[in-house]
Amino acid sequence: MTSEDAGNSAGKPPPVPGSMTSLWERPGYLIRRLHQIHVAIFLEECAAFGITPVQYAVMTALLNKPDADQISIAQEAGIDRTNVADVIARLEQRGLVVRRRGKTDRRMRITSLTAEGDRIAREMEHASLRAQARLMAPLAPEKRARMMALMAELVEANNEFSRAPARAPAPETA
Amino acid sequence: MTSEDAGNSAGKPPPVPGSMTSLWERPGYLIRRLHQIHVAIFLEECAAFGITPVQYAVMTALLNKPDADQISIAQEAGIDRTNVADVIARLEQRGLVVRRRGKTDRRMRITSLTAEGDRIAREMEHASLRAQARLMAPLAPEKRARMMALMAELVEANNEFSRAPARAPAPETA
DNA sequence: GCTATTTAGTCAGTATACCCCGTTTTAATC
DNA sequence: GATTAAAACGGGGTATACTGACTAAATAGC
Repeated sequence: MTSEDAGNSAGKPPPVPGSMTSLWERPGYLIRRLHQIHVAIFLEECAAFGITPVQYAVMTALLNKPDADQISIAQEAGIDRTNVADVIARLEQRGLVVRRRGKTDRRMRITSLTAEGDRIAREMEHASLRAQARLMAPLAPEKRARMMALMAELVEANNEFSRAPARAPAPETA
Repeated sequence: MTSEDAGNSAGKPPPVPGSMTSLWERPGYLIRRLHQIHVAIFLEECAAFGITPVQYAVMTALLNKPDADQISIAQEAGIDRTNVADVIARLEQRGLVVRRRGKTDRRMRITSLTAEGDRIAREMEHASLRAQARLMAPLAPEKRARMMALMAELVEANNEFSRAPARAPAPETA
């Protein structure tokens, strides 16, 4: 790194006095990084299946609620409506789900897992749990619990923002 | 929702016994949702500027470290090196940054904010802070602090995963 | 000085994630 | 029953994020 390249350009004032110039003090930055890290770990643990986190979320949603339309899947998995169509199209291309028109409501595209998709969704559970465990491993157990509680609280409170308002986590009876 | 459309398909076994079928118990899911929510809030608060969170991260990095090459920016902002090139190209197209070849190392693309980019980066600080505040508002102050600490700990510990290992948060001397 | 490796950057390709706008179909209203 | 509103979906467009393969320039080893 030479001085000419690293030199300050055109005498601009120094950064910004005492403000939040460090990205590490911004929650949004930390969340973005956590997301990157989680995706990387998940893809590594689930490399054998070639399934992404979002694809897995959709498949899990279909395990819980078979024969769902795309809007229901979007709500169940917390995914944007347009995005879910893309994800399902890719899953369909791989033969993991099938789509058909709703019989009574022909606007709907009813989606269900194929036998292969069902098998893979169930087999992936261990890998998924490993990924989650690796992600949280650096935290001591009670910190892990606090982190989960804080994230859930924040997601629930801000649920209506973002286009994928994921149905509320079921009235605490589960 | 008629019974024929919502019926279980081909007598598959029920969901999965007692396992982690609820997405709300998966850290990865909560992180993904938090990320969606943060982006939505940020874009709303900063709509007047038409700048995305990542673009703002790059501009902030350039405020802190003018005339940086793309790899340095990527590390500073925690962004992938291929992605940073795209982001900078878009910023350049809007006249907010300029790129030139490094004089001593002609592989480098030295980037710096234009006067306009510098102005916008500084003006956006308030909007950025509002976005961060809104995101964390649902949490009581001490919970907010705990959340930040936990996220920072997790990001730092898992830093080497993901392709954007963001330089360590500076040895606590700042 | 010359090869071997490393480094900075690019390009093509894939996958999320979202927007706006239009089409088809259903439901509501008069 | 015809018009209108609403719902489910599709297409086009943009932005992030990453993989893998590649070029070009700089450095290390000999």
